Amino acid sequence: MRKKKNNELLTEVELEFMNELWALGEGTVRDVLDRLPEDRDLAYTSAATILRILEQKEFVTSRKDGKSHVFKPTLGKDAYQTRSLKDLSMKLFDDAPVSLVARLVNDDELTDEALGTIRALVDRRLKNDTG
Amino acid sequence: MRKKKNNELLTEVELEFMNELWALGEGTVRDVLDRLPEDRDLAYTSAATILRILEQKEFVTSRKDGKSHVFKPTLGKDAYQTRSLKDLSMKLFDDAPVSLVARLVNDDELTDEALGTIRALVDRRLKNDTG
DNA sequence: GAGTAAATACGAAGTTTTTAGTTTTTCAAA
DNA sequence: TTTGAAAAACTAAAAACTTCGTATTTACTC
Repeated sequence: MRKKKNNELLTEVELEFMNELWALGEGTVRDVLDRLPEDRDLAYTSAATILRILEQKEFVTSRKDGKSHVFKPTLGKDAYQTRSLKDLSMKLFDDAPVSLVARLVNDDELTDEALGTIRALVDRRLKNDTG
Repeated sequence: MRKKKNNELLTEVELEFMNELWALGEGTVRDVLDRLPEDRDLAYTSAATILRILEQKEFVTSRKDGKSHVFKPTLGKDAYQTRSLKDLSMKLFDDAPVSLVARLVNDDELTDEALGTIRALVDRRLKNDTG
């Protein structure tokens, strides 16, 4: 074995599925499949495979419910968001989250309203820490 | 052909190499290889292959200099950072960059100093827009 | 020009990811 | 109790990624 691979992060398709499970709370293969866009033609068996892999990677657990399995995330979306941001920050922003935000704030497409919201978030957090 | 694949984003190893090229400005296979960590055992030919792929994907161009090729990014690191954030925001934050920042700001590991820096950035940008 | 050391081009092997077909199991209805 | 439909389990193959070996080319030296 060459190196232990990165099982902390989701692949593209895995993330696609987790997003549906996070929205659903929990669901069967069919439930997830039904939520995918119309033009996303994926065989039932493919969806089942992806959920099985997610279970192997321990991103979901499953329980038997009648005929089918019900899959449920073991990790909250917020926790995974934090994990992803940490990873991106490390790999592309020299491990400095601030420069990540800086890049975002400099993005021309960001509206003033969005900027205002961000400032409010920061202010609230700063107040809570010092007050 | 099943689907057009994503050539906008770098794979893990590709990003590893681009980071070195961004730091160097430009460089040969050997230059990049020399910058990788001690414990990163990679054959010269592997490095050459990765740079060749990066050239195919048009993330770098190369020019001949004496015996060797010198590779140079065609895309700035800042531009790629923006692109990555857009992608992450879309896939994991319901296309709402604000919620990405919110997640970051809520991260306990972020220092007050970092938060202050972020607020300053936002303020500056807001001032420039309205004034 | 021949020798040679370094670099490149090409491509193939090994893995992981993505997709889906086939077989088996399950459960309920006839 | 048999049967039929849906799901699960198993299997596998195509695509993408990572890695590197072999053969060739290049530029320099004698």
